Amino acid sequence: MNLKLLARELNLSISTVSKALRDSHEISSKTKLAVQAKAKQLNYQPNPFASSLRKQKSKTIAVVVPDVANNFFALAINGIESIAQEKGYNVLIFLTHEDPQKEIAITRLLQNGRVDGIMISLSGETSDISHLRELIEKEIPLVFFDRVADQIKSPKITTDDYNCGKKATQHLIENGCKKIAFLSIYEKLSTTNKRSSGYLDALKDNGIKQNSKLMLSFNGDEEKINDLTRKLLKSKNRPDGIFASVERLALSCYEICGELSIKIPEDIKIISFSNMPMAALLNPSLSTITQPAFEIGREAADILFKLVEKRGHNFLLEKTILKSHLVERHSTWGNLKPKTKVEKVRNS
Amino acid sequence: MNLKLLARELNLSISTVSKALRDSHEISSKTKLAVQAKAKQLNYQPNPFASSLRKQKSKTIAVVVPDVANNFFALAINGIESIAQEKGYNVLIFLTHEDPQKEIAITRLLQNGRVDGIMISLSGETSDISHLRELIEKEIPLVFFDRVADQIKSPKITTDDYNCGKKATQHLIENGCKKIAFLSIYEKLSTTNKRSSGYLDALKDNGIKQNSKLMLSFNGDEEKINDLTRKLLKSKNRPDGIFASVERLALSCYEICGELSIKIPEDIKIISFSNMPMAALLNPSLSTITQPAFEIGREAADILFKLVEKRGHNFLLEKTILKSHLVERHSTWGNLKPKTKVEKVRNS
DNA sequence: TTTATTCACGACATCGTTTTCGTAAGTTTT
DNA sequence: AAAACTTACGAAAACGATGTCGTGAATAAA
Repeated sequence: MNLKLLARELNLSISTVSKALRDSHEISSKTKLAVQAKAKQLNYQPNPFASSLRKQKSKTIAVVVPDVANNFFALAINGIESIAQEKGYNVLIFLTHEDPQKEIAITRLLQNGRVDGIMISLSGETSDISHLRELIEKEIPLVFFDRVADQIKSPKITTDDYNCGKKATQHLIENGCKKIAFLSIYEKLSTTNKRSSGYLDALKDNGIKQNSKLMLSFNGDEEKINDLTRKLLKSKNRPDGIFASVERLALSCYEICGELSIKIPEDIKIISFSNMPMAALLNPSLSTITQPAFEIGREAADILFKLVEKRGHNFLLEKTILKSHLVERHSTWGNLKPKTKVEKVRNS
Repeated sequence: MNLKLLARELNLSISTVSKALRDSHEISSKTKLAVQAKAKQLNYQPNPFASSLRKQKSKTIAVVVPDVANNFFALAINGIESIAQEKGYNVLIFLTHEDPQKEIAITRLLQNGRVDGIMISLSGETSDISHLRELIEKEIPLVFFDRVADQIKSPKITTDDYNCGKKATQHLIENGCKKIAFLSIYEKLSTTNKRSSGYLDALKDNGIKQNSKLMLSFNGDEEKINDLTRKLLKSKNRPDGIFASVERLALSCYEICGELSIKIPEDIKIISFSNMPMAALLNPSLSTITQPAFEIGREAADILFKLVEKRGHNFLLEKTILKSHLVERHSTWGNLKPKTKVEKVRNS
């Protein structure tokens, strides 16, 4: 009853007021000004539901991520939100907690038109993707970022995981590692696959034979991961280099190395994908591959809005690949190198 | 046109179908089953806007926070989302980026009924709070968490900042510190005030005179903060203990101490509020006061939903205070103590 | 059997906007 | 001055779901 009230107050019809507020050409500038002044005076706020219902647009997007207590996703959300705020869109957050069932429930729910578009980074356990197909069928704009489903035809924003996997492995090899373990959390993930491909190719390039016992996927809670890490680091066949696909695993290695008095980088070198700013302050500082998380979020949001606003349709289905960079720090220091140089950033 | 279609398909009226889906008592169980079956078959999803418009409820809450790339807020959001998901509510995220103007714009926007309730943690620079008063006047359920506005009558969920400030300071004193600096980012913040009160009272209790030169508020970007930290640590009057009100400042101290070859904890001891899991892995491991961020989020959400669902009104206006805990680690090791003991958790 | 009651359903107004379509004036064209 | 347009506004029909009434029929009470 708000436009109605405004209209009554102004002795105008509802439609006139509505048009005046939307700056329609069929309203004289006099009345426009009068209406807008009154609206401001009475602090009129259009009802978003009525508007959405009528226009079939929600001015809202959904962000579906596994977790928000994770620097990468947090930064990505920052990026997404910054674009959304510019465009006057709202952002709904949904967390899957790495659970495909929740992911399915969420995507089902989002078929009701509550949002104009969806940005998603898949849960670690998702393998069946029919729930995503449903979204495509319903023509709900969908953009993947980081953890994508290659089988689905939708824009995808990722980093150069393959290259980085290769570079990281190469980096370990150059610093003297012969037995390099690749640790991941979820094996099905697009990112894990690409990173491990890079890892394998780097090994091949250097004539190192791959050893399936060194490609490990650690599932479970912190305790479990620590146990598995402990097992690995206690084994006779202990690796001399570790390439962790996610930060959490690198931290576990640090912890267990401390526990077992294994020296980093002398006994074992560690490099990890990570977005935490304090990697440099760890003991020793951790070499990382750092993804441009904020930019990924911005880019993904940008493309989603183009889809939502229907500018072009097909040429947007491409993949966008942003570059991560490798930051060399002490955890991968070559045994023969001088210990003086500090941090070094290489674009991958 | 969806309920309409369903109704046509079933040869029933719209109202009957609507009631059947909502399990109304005035519909026979036969038709209820038929309707529900058909609805499932045709994958009927009620239009949330129509429903919200009619019922004047959005089934959505807003979370307004300064930042999401911050462990504390990220964990709190996790907590909030977990409750919201249980209750079938959606969560809209708004970031103020510590900017009061954005906070005002956001709260204005939220007066339009888009959400049923708001949870907010204030921006660091907010001092005028009339925008919050407006929300109260409009009777929009509002719950504060962590960074609260004491002048506003609304439920507030915080941690025991005063006690923790006292305990942290006491801890530094017990470990031999005589000149303790208190570092904060935003001086106006409720949390900063309470923590500094605790700090001051601990000094008084121990007969240490307060020195205004040791209570510093560092504003600005990373560079600026590092400069200010450098200035502090280079001064003749360098403190021998630092109590950082936020993690970022502790990290800056670590960095500058490394730069200036100041040894932690021998030359200077550091304790900080922090929620990062890797505080234990820093060099040296950082003593922290860790807030139960996830629980704060859950508790805040819980109270907000009680307000939204109008169970009680007044008895909910109380403050809820959750306990943080102090984790002693190497960065505050007393010079005389044996170096063997490991981590120790004290509930404050 | 008649009356009162419950049952199961449908018609319709409503939520607040948007938008199409009319339609009175006023304005320009011949 | 009649015809043809513009201008500036209003009436009304959506959008989709909810909920109040009203109403026939079936059942129960008299």
